[in-house]
Amino acid sequence: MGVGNVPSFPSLGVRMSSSSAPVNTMPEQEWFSDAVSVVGEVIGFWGFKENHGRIWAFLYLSPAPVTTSSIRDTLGLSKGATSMLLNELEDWRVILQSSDTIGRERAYVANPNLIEMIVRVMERRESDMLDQVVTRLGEVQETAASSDASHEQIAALQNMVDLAVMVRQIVSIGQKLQSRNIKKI
Amino acid sequence: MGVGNVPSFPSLGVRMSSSSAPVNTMPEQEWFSDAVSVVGEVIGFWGFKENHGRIWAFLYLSPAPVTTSSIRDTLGLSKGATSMLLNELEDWRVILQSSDTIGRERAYVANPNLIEMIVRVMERRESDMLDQVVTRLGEVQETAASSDASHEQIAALQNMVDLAVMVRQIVSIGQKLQSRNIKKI
DNA sequence: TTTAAAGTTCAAATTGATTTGAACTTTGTA
DNA sequence: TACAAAGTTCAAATCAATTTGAACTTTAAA
Repeated sequence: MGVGNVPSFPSLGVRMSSSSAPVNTMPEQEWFSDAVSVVGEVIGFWGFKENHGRIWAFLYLSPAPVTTSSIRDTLGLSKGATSMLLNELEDWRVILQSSDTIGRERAYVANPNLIEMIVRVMERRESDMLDQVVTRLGEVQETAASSDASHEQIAALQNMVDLAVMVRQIVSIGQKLQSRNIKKI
Repeated sequence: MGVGNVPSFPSLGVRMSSSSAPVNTMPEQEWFSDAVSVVGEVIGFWGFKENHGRIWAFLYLSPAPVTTSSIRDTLGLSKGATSMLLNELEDWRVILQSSDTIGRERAYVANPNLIEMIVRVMERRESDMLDQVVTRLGEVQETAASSDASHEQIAALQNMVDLAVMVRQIVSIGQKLQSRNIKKI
């Protein structure tokens, strides 16, 4: 555990209240805890898990790679949750494994390229779903055409399909812009 | 209830399985039920309630205004849920009250302008949240600056703020495009 | 190899979001 | 006004998403 070459931060497992904390013991760094919370909330709002956001923020604000156990302890997560959350984030390339693992324990860093990261995650998250919608609504439209559906209803179905196609295109425009190299925010 | 001047569809309260339904009683119209399900799923995926999507799809595919009780019966919702869901949708202007209410019962239609609708909902849903993020992370950054935070950490916080600002701008570009008049899909 | 710490898995528990329904308020008609 | 049907509210119930933790597998150092 305390192999100690990795920075250690106060535990954020229990969200600090803004109320009277002991003035001098483990003071400051509340900014850190706050940043982690804020990012967690936004990310949660955006349809990911709050803990995805908390882990990413923790890593993004950390000056050096952070070990799995440090993440677990700092954010107050269980072994199982930590394992799953880290794998998901890595799979999306939102975080990366650092080459300097200690012993057999892994260490992670945040993907520093925010935009690339967001574009890729969007692309992956939405594309499958939108493809599915297009396919399924297409099928529905066919059935409707050979049923008692009115002209207007067929057209309404077509509009839905068009909309899904359009949204998918918008998402993949992000993808294309990314693949050339629009730099930095 | 059955004031009957409003179209009636088979109940979608229980999702039809694709299995052997009686071949001739209340056949067809499965396309209708399917479309409602598909839209419900996407909308749910996008952070709204599945029933928001189901109601919208039902209205969008209906040839005439639909009464509250018809929505309730067709989609198998309770009185309370129907009231809340309809108010939310109307508040977002995703659906509109039809002028031809029957007695004191309301009737609704789907907002036919899909793009305008989506842009506005996005704008409303994201803007408050992004403003909040910008404000709160801004405060965090100040605290951090007067604490032991490193140069890099302050910069990382700045990047997060910049990102939120950028996303907000993207959302409001949609808004601006909308306010001129880009037509139809 | 062995071994022990790290990582994974998944059924059960927890936590969070949505829906229900009964009691309430509002509204249009008589 | 009085009434009845429509609409609202919200605590409790239900349903869904997430997390836990114990049993398991993998891994690398000895």
